[in-house]
Amino acid sequence: MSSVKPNPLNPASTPEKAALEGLEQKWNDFWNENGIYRFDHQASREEIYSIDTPPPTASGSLHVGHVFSYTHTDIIARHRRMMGKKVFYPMGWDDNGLPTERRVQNYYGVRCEPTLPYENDFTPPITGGSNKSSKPQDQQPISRKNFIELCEALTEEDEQAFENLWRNLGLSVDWKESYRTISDRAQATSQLAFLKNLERGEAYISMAPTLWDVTFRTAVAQAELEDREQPSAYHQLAFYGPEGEILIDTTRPELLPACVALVAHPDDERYQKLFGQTCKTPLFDVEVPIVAHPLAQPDKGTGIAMICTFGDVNDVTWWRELNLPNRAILGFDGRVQSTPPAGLDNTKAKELFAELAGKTVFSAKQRIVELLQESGDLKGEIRPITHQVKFFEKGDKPLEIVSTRQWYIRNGGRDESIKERLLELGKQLDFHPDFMTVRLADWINGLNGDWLISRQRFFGVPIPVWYPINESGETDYENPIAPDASQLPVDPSSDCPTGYTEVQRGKPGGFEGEKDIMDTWATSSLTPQLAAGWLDNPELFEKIFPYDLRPQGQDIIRTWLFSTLVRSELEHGQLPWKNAAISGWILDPDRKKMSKSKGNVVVPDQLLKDHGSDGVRYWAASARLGTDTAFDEGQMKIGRRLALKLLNAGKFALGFELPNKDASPTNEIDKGLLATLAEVVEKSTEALERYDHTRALELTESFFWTFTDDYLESVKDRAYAGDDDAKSSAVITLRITLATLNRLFAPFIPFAAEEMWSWWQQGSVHASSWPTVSELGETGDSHYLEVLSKSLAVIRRTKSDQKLSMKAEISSAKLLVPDSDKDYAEKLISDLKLVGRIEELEIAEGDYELHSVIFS
RNA sequence: GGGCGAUUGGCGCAGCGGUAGCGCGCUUCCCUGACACGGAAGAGGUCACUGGUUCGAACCCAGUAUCGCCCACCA
Repeated sequence: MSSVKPNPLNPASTPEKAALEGLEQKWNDFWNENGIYRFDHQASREEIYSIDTPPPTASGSLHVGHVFSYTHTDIIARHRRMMGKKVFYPMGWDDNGLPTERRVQNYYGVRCEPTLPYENDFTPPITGGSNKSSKPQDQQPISRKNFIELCEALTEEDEQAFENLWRNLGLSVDWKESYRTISDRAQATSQLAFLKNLERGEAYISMAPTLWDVTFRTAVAQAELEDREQPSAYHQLAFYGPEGEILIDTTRPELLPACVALVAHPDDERYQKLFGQTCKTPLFDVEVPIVAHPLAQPDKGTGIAMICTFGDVNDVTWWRELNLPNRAILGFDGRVQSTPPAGLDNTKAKELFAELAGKTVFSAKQRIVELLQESGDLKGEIRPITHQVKFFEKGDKPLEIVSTRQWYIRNGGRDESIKERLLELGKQLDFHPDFMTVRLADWINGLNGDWLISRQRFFGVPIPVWYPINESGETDYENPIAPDASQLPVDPSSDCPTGYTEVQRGKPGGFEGEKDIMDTWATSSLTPQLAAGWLDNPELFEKIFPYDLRPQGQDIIRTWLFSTLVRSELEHGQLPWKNAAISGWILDPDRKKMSKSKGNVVVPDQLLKDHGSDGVRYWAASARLGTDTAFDEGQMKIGRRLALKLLNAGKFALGFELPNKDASPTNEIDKGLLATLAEVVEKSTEALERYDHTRALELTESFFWTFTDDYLESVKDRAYAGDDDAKSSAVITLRITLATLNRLFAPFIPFAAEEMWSWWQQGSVHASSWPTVSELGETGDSHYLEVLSKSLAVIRRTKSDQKLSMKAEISSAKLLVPDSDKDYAEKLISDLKLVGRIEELEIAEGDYELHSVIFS
């Protein structure tokens, strides 16, 4: 549909009664049937405005926060479209990864057991299980393939529900441009990007201590961590050095067998003599060095700490920088391993270790405390404390650190030149609001390692490599076998590398398939590439990329925004977008952030029903980008009222016949109104262009209320009873104003706007052109409107004070106005008399007041 | 410990150097020919605090407090 300008001369057909009910369904159908939001693939690069829409996690339900932020984006999309841009506004679904797995486990009462064979026609034990975590023992183990099939089925169902909600909200998304992060195409895209990283040396495999979630049994990345307050306790242990006991405080006595050294600050006078010496650990009698490192804090505990492999990230740093041995004791299940690590050589140590083997961290701690008490090496009382402990954001047990082989992508965490480049790109990106830019810079500056992308999970994009196995049966992880791009997507656990046959899997001289999948961010960091066809539509990609806009939440700057930036820089050497619009939080009425974990989430379907989509959109639209906003149904009611008021004002304004077809605004008030409107058009256009949608709405709205309260009232009598010239000027002005307001409101309340448009215009308001100052024609002096408003206010106050109806007749009165407004008032006198129902009106100088009033 | 943001009438917010604004709520009035899911009028604020800059500060600067978020620390 081409862009059309409204014609104020069109005949209007207004309904008996304006109503908001049913508009969502009616206009959604219309938009859908007429492809109003279809992206024009013939568009040239210059014409396109492109949006890298956030793909919602398709597991569970959308909440009001989604409605909030997606509305902000939609307002911009609608405005740009009306500005004549061909808007590329896709929708994606992030449906791979842990949230989906967990939802499937609970929903169907199953869990993935990769060793099991595939079952045809599998029926899950339950359907529609609760969202509360079910226990593993209540879950039926099923094959990986069956599990993935359930993941796919459920996400498809969820996505349909989401799409319905989005349509209902009035998002002007082109649904033909949607993508799923688990689709074959997305997998192939993700794998290709990975292989290119691998080729260029940006992806690498490495054996290293890794933060590990024992529940999910997977490694997790720095970006997925969060701190939680946990109860813990200091235990004071005695080590035995050359000059007697050395006391250390630890919260993790169970890691004593993993102790590899004691450490103190190099400047700490208390321990100077000990540096370079050794001491023996309690119970296990293992000899460990006493070393110095600046990371040790003299004021923590006794100032000297035990280094274990690995109790926390400091241990990892010490272990790496001081070249200490690895004496790791925890397995992937978070339990103490069955065999003691190298270094626990003496018989006593081995016996003790055997007692701990197989225990969880919790019970190992209990046992070792008992043993320490018995031996007298536990000094003083155990002192309970609470402290912050690192958790996987989706996990519920503290993270452990275990040594594993993982895949990484370089992200500047260990590479200054990449870091500098990313910081530079971050500066070039226009953030809205701009202070958000520091969050990205802080995150980049705080990186302490590369991006760990491998996950030991099931529902996700497989890492597309195999490893050769040599003749003696050893796997060569350093020289992975990559598939050809044409083979993608591949699943190395079932597909076979070129040049090998399936029987060679796991055999000497054969190959082994990588079992890990990629982190969900490794795929969603490619949304610009996914949506615009980097893989299979280079012509389109060339036109879309880099995008105009990335809208997103502030909480995922460190993940989604950053990782997209990394992939774009590595692959294309440039920013993936020009602008980033960052939405704030929704706070509940107690000013707490709304989130699923807090259980204070409001489900949007009911809100849309109660307040109408326009009402809910209005609430969202009145919040600025980047600002936390209280959840406020009152605002939604106001939005609904505004939408209805617009319809009624339209119905009224369109109800007047236009006497002369070639009429133009001649009356001073009419021309003054258009002058004010011109200012509104100019300022709100400018506001929308700099992503300040609240300002645009505010300007339009306040003009609209003046328009209805003062202008419409004043014009009534002229339009009803005036002569043809007066009437023509009034009616044509009404129509010009209405056509402009109709479009100014369209991005905010698209349903009411479309409804009103349909009464007198062709096509869709959302495909019409954004109003301009020039189309308003000759305008006058806006001050007339101000004088009119002020004069009406004092006339109304006089009647209100007398507790009279506004219809009350006044036989004579004197209107006092300041000298500067006197000439204006003189010219408005006949209108003031009509609206105020005043027979004799005299203008005199003074502060605004109605004087010498004689009621009829 | 570092950083970012917020602090304006009962509530939600705007204003960011020149006489305190909007909406909700509240009070009073009006069933006026678009709208009673309406309209009119009114009451209500020493703009968190303390200094400073300026002829002049809600607005600029410095500091303090409270709240929120991010990061660091987690022996």
